[in-house]
Amino acid sequence: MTRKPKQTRSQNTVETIVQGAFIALAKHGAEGATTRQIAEYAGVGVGSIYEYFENKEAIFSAMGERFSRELVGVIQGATNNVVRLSLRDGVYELIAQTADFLKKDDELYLRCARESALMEKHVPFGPIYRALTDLFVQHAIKHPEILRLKNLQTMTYIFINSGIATMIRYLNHPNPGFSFDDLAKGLADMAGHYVERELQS
Amino acid sequence: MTRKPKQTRSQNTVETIVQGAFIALAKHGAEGATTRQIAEYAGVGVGSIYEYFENKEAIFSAMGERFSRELVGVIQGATNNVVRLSLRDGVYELIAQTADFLKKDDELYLRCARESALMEKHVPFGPIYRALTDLFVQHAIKHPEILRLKNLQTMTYIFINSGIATMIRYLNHPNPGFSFDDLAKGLADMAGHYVERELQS
DNA sequence: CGTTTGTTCGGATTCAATTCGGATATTTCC
DNA sequence: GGAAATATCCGAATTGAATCCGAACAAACG
Repeated sequence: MTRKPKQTRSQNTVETIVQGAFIALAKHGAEGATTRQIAEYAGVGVGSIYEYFENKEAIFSAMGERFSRELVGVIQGATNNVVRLSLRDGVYELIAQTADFLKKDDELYLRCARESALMEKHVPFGPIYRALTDLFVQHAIKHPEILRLKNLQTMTYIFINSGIATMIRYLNHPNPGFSFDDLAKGLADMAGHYVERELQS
Repeated sequence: MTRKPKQTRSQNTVETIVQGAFIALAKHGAEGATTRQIAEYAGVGVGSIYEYFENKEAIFSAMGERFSRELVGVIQGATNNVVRLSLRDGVYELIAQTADFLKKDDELYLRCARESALMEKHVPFGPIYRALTDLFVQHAIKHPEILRLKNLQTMTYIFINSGIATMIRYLNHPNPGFSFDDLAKGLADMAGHYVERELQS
């Protein structure tokens, strides 16, 4: 049965296990991320894992939650800057910040994102989506003309999902035909142009 | 060791196993798609699977390849129509065709896509991407003004990847806030508006 | 027919996930 | 302090699904 960590010692163990799982996944892919591997990288006995995690899936969920939480932090941290910019420049800035986040810790997160199936399944998208929606609202307050857009919800969904997915895909399999910066500008233009064109009519 | 099927009997078995895997996945999700389940749905002994597939992953790869091959067929089949339409309407048409394809056979493919991210890992995207790029080129020949776009390569990359990723994501986690058709229209508008706005300047 | 080669099968084997029971550390409370 | 209670840690044993294997069955061929 999983117990709630009461002592700081065990709280530390929990974090250690999650970190070990990130490392195992980044280093050896989904196959290498066996419970024994995770335990080894965490410097912990196999059994200890099951003191705090219902099963292996639960570890991946914890990883996904940590990732989501940190990314939300990045988004919120970028808000004050982004809000002042045009939609286009705001999107560009946001992408740049996110790319930095994915590359930190020797690209730990980026490597894990390569196992897209796992991440897709366990990263809670809700909070990220909400943070971006908030950012969008904050931005709209400073740029009220955007509120005239129809299908705001659908288009927000499309922009957010397109942006994240395209970024991850490019970072995993860089296309030699153009740079990451080109991609970021392209995504920014796509959002910017869409809004400009829609507001014309 | 996997053998090459020599007799029609065994060639049939291979197809039967793949079909059984699709059914098992659609009916019981990733957990239910155990080798014994697959064998049962295929009406075949467990051991037979390993005559033709290196391992379970290989079955999923075969499924992904079949899916990819058929989708490429759909795209190529739609080319003559799509090429005559505006970019916006062409994108919409293409997405509609794809949605129909996913829903055929009592939504077999759609259920598989919904049930797990397993497919995503095994579907070879290269051929699909190439087919779509070809379609784009054919379209541009009929609508040469599109060739005035800068960053054509980057934007093609973004459109295709965004479209595929957003569709997959929606199908995996349908968003109750809007319908699939809304999404299709949104994606079509995004491409259409971008091009219109860019060609203005 | 008998031999040879292709095919099918399901019990035996393997290996990773999970459990368990006891060992070790920490806190509580006298 | 120190003994009892509680929390934590561990790794050998268990379990179950994936994979292997060798016997049985079918087709092809002389």
